[in-house]
Amino acid sequence: MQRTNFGEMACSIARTLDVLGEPWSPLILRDVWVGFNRFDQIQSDLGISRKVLTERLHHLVEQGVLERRPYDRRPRYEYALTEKGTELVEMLMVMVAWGDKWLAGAAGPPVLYRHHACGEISRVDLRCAHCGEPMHPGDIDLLPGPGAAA
Amino acid sequence: MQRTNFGEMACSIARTLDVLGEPWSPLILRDVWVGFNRFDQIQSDLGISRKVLTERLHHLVEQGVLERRPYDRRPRYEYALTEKGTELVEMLMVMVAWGDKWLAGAAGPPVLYRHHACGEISRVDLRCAHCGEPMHPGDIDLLPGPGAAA
DNA sequence: GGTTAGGGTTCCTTGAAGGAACCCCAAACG
DNA sequence: CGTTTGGGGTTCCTTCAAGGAACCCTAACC
Repeated sequence: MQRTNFGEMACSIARTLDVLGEPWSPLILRDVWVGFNRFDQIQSDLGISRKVLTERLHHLVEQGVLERRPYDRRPRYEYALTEKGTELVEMLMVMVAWGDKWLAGAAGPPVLYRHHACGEISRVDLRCAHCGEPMHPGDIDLLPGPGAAA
Repeated sequence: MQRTNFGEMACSIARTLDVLGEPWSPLILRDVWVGFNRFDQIQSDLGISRKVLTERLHHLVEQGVLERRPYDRRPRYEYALTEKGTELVEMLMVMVAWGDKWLAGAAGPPVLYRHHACGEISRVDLRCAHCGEPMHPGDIDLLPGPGAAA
């Protein structure tokens, strides 16, 4: 879709969108995360066109987010999250928290998260990796970093 | 772009993507967040086509993520984040953390976050909203919620 | 040796993205 | 008082990706 080259921008958001910048890719990632690893499973779960699914999977594999591996001596393949992909799932967890709050409506959230550590139904919250205190959009200053635009 | 109706899926990721499901919307959100509030500022900062920017802004306003308000007696308008939009910025902060780690390369991150509470350069980390312990993709079980598919 | 199933390709149509040009309105200028 | 300027868009055209249906290939299995 995008002819604009997001990956070249000096912006980690834009670069991430170059990996994952249309609606299907995050949903594919979610499917693989929850255990839909095979082409036909993902295709029928999402209702995505086979052509577009092929393209997206190739792209995600090229980007190192997914790994394609055989699971049979027949030519059968399944997709799995790499470490890079697994960490990207954190973004999905935040999307879920936001969607649950603002878009789920009266029906309530479609999926619940039970946290292993405490056993409770919960959701993610953003904290500072350094001091552990809450870290939300109003709690920070932005400074130019070493990779800022020339 | 998408003719598929993501907003109708019983999935908070898909619903969020219906609000924000192409590469420009998150970048527009970022621009407004960092203080580019006017049409021409955003357009020249991002290099987005004026037509597409108009469409995206309308959509984000309709979805309640941005607010359009006059700032002059002349017909001049600026865009601001609503509360709904500000909370969506949390997703961008997680995207930045991931992009900084996996895509910034040798040049380093383009932007740094200084946390008000501790004064340190830092990044977001995901914690359980209930118990405060780390909450990453492997730390949870998924259960069907009240809004699960019929 | 026909069938089945996974994992794709091919082809066509529709519709969004990109880009350039144009437009409208209200001050401010001379 | 006619003209310029600048913000905030629209219009039109071209190109390219998404959606969808049909088809293909390979390796078991019966």
